[in-house]
Amino acid sequence: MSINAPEASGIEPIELSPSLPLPLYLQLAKHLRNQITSGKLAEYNALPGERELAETFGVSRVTVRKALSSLTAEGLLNKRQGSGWFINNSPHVEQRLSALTSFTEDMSSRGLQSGTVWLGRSISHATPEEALALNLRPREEVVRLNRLRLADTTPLAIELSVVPTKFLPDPFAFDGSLYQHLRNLGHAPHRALQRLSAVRLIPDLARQLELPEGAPALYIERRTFLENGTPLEFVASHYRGDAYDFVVELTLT
Amino acid sequence: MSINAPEASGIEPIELSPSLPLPLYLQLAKHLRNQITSGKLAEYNALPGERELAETFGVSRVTVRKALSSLTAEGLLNKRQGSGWFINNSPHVEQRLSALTSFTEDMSSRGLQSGTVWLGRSISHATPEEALALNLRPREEVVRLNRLRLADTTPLAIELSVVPTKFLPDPFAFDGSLYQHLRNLGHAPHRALQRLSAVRLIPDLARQLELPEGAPALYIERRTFLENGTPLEFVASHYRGDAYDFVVELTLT
DNA sequence: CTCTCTGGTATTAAATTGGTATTAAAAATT
DNA sequence: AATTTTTAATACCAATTTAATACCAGAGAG
Repeated sequence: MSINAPEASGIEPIELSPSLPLPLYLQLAKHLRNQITSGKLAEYNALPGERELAETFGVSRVTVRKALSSLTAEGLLNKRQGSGWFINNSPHVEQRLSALTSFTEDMSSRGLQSGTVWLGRSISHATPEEALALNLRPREEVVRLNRLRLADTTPLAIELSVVPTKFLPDPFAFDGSLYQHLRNLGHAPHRALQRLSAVRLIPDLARQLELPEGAPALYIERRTFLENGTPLEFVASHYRGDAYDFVVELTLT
Repeated sequence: MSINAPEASGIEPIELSPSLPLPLYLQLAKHLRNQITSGKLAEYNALPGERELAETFGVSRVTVRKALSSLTAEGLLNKRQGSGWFINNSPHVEQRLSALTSFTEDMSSRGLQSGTVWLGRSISHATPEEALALNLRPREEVVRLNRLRLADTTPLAIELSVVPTKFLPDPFAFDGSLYQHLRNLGHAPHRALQRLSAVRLIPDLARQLELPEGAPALYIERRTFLENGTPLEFVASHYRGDAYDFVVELTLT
């Protein structure tokens, strides 16, 4: 099931004149080339149908096809029978979001030695909150992974990952990167929504992070999804306040 | 209350027209996308069943499924057989990520009244730190804008923006959105790099935010750039930790 | 277990898409 | 002037998309 968009034209009509020295199909090709390369049609990357184009420009379908064919030869367009004409080289700026990386991958990219101390790994039933976040049936089984994260030797974060057992059957079956392990099992993380806020550390966590009670911390909740949109992992992390996170934002052009 | 109980619809019905150039399932997808991203259908909630949706919009179930499938591909929804369709995204995801928005624009898109209390606007020489962040010559002139940000009537953040006078000659020449004003002057912000961390509020800021001393806050440093990469603005903000969630979307490349 | 919710899928018909053959008028070539 | 090529129209063919109906399968309540 493909999604193409026979969107409401968006093509600017002009008057083509048969009396000009330039043949109609070339006049039309020129006009369409302008519209395409100027990016006015970039929104919908599909063109209106040949019949509709013929109508709006007051020429026959063959003329339209000839114009479109010459643009195809230039590499601007491609077509599919039964489907339509599509713009090839949309100068469409790819919207780059932050990359989804695991802690392990993240630290090594910053040249830090990542250390992990296991605080617990177990299988149990999902709490109502987890079931909601992971879209599970009530009391469905999940793996809980509780880890203390180190940068070199400094405690950096406490992380509690929750993954349904249907994606991660055995919490002891891996030792390094959770994401790498999930990828190996055919459940590659594809996208995540992350929510950050600032909190005061409760005594228990403060002790584990070797910080004074009530110290500020970055609280990060993350839901990770498979490519088909199914929730794969729910993570709640407390980072020490002087750790930081980068975010890039871009405007659309 | 069962987690899977479909919420009392809450879907606003519209009339879908087969005569429009856009196929029915895309018309429906568009409408549902609006409802979700505008926050009228909140994160974690279930959608009405496919049959019910088909009924309310007067189309077949297959059409509904096609619309829902395309939204799933966008990452907005996920489903579970025998259970239903669930909403992944929180409403402001779209705002925060795909667009570089100012506080003013951000708040109004969420239906909140954004208030601003001016704490100071002045022209002075850049500090060494600012000169570094903005890539200025030492002692080049900058505008300093210090604002208290309100959501409705609650203090939400303290913001200190620094902009070189070559981009913003007069700190008093605008009153609403700084970004809108800069765009009008031909200096459209195009990209931003943010750094977030958690801090304890110093007494001065705590008082202004009407919070107890030492309360946790999100400290956000932002550098905004023009399209050609020139630094345009440096902002240091303190958001109250209990009132503001930052949402970030991450994807694999 | 059964009954009734939920989503999943196969089959079908109609509409829409591009593809092609035929034809004729106009323009360029000989 | 005769011939060929280019241009442009009409009519019909084939692939695809759209959207409906009918039936299958998992989940949950009793």
